[in-house]
Amino acid sequence: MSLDTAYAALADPTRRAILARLALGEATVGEIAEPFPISGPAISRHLKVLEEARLIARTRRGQQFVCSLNPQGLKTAQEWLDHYRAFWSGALDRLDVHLKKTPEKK
Amino acid sequence: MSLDTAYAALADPTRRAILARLALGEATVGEIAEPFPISGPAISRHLKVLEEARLIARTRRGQQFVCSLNPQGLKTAQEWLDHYRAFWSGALDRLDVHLKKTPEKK
DNA sequence: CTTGTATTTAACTGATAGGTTATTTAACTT
DNA sequence: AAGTTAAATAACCTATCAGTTAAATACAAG
Repeated sequence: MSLDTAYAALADPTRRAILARLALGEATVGEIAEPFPISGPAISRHLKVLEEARLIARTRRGQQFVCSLNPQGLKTAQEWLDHYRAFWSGALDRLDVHLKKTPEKK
Repeated sequence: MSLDTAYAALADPTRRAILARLALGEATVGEIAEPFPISGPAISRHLKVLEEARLIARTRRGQQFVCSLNPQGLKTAQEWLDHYRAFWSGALDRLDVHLKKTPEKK
């Protein structure tokens, strides 16, 4: 559940798309795989990466596996960035003020 | 400034440590490199990764390069996760309620 | 203009990531 | 029990990553 694995997991667009799908509700591996042009095993490994990062959870339901978002990992990932939120939001505000103060030079 | 590069940049602990250092204020490449047990070129490439992810900015000052946090990339990285904040904070609340409702079975 | 210093770039190396196809596992169906 | 289906695992390939040392660049100072 380290930040390393969480951010590494988020770095891949396929995995972010999977998370976006799961935000709409849980889904089986097959349902998740359907829209992607890559092989089943590739999806399966993406899911494993997401699971190890604690971003999703997988449970067996009969023959299929059902995946759902795991709030835990998402929270962990965001908290590190949150630590800097004050800094950068403040910095953007200051930048904004500065830009409004500074007359445009055409 | 893609999310891919931003999260990939955040996935490395050395780079997160560099960001933490820069949150305290701008610093030269030499100052940033000092606490790390790795070579100068290795630091230089980490800085390049952070710069390409728009997480920091580098400007030359005489012979040295001064680095500072770039709020832009940090904001971009957090906004994607923010999109899910409602979901996962809600889910954690529900989990919390559930755990409080459910009597412990010893 | 030579020397020193800060930093980047180049070239190389071993490890990891993301993809493939082939095989295995486990549950359902008949 | 035999066959089908859902998904995981194995083995393999290529590209990218994080590190190294050596060389190049660019400014500063004698």
